[in-house]
Amino acid sequence: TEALQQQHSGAASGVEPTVVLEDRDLWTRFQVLTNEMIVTKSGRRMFPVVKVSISGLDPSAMYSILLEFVQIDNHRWKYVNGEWVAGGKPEVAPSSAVYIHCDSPNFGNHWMKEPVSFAKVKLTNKTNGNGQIMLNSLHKYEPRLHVVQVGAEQRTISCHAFPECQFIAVTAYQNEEVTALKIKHNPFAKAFLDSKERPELQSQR
Amino acid sequence: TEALQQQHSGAASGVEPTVVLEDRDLWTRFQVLTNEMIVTKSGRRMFPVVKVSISGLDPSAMYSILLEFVQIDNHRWKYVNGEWVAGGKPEVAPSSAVYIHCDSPNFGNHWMKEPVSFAKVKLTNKTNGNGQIMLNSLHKYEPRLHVVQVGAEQRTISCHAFPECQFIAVTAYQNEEVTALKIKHNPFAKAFLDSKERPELQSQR
DNA sequence: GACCTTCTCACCTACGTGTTAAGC
DNA sequence: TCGCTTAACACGTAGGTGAGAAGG
Repeated sequence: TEALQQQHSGAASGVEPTVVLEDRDLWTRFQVLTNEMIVTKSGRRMFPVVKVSISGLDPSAMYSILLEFVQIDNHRWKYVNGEWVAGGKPEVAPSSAVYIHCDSPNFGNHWMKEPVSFAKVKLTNKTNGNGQIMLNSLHKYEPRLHVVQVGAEQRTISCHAFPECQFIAVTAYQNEEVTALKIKHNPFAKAFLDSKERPELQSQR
Repeated sequence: TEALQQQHSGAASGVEPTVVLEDRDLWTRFQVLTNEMIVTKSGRRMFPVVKVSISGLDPSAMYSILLEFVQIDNHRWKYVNGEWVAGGKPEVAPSSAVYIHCDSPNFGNHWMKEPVSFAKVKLTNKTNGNGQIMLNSLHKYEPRLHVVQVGAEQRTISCHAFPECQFIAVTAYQNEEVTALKIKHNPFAKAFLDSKERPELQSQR
């Protein structure tokens, strides 16, 4: 983590690539509620998914794309009376919370031709060391994207933070508004959408 | 196709990587029956899957791995009286029948650390231009693996043919022994295994 | 007791099979 | 008619959801 930052600040030449977050409206709707992401032993996907369109790379140069989860705020968080409040001392951040996109390494051309999706990232609270990202439950995180040029002797790095994508890691949802918004938009949760939205089922209760 | 061969014969230096086919016994059982592979408009996976373990690469050099489908035998084939017989003139082979493994490009280290599977190759008889391999139905094919070094200025290529994996492309299975062997070993066809193997269901007919 | 975590579950999405009947 | 292709189908694999009960 620190090494990434140092290399970034030390990068001398080259134009920074442009990174644009997809589904920004949806992310913002979660952000205003204070977003939560489930962590499980076996790993849980994120919803929404971090997805970015990238431009400004050298089409024929080789890059790897990384997604880092930075533990921000020096607090442990607590959900009391419908609000998230900062608690006591934070737990120490796991050494590495960096996901390497499975298309890495690849040509700039590949990364730019269509948006890069991090749908397969899995968040966990246990060390199962299998490409999964270990986070501390009840701590707040911010995803950051790193573009690393590889192959050539020089490694230029660019970094892009997504404050809209901040979230608190949880083992169970706390804010039911967050749960409802997840159910509404995540196709894999459609089972719960049906029973809550169909009028004929509503009236039977 | 021709370019690949010419570059191969023109390669001057470097040790050839070692390529070993996995599940060779299973492939051979299909080969003795004359193997068939379904082609569909939307693309059909192969079964068995071409899967190879590779060694002898430079761990830090960058390679792409390609699977080519070469139309062999200058015939159109026909299944009559339980036998495949060579027919008349073949149709012209589609220009390119080369599948680039989705992990490409990657380091020699990556390709060697575990067997490389081509489970996601899809065979089709229509041009839908989406990474799918277009083949002529009722023609015979042989898969060939190409290892291409990229990044460096020189591109060394090695080629490895798999005669055990030869097959005839079909739109529907002709030899019912081939069908039975596919059902027996492909987990996705388990629905048909059940009804044919359970004795209590057999006796009811 | 209050808080947090873990596990099992029903219910989805997504898609890979050969079968079968219809089409050409 | 015959040979080959197509599309709909039932039935699997594989795995992503939050709910809810149980555990610590």
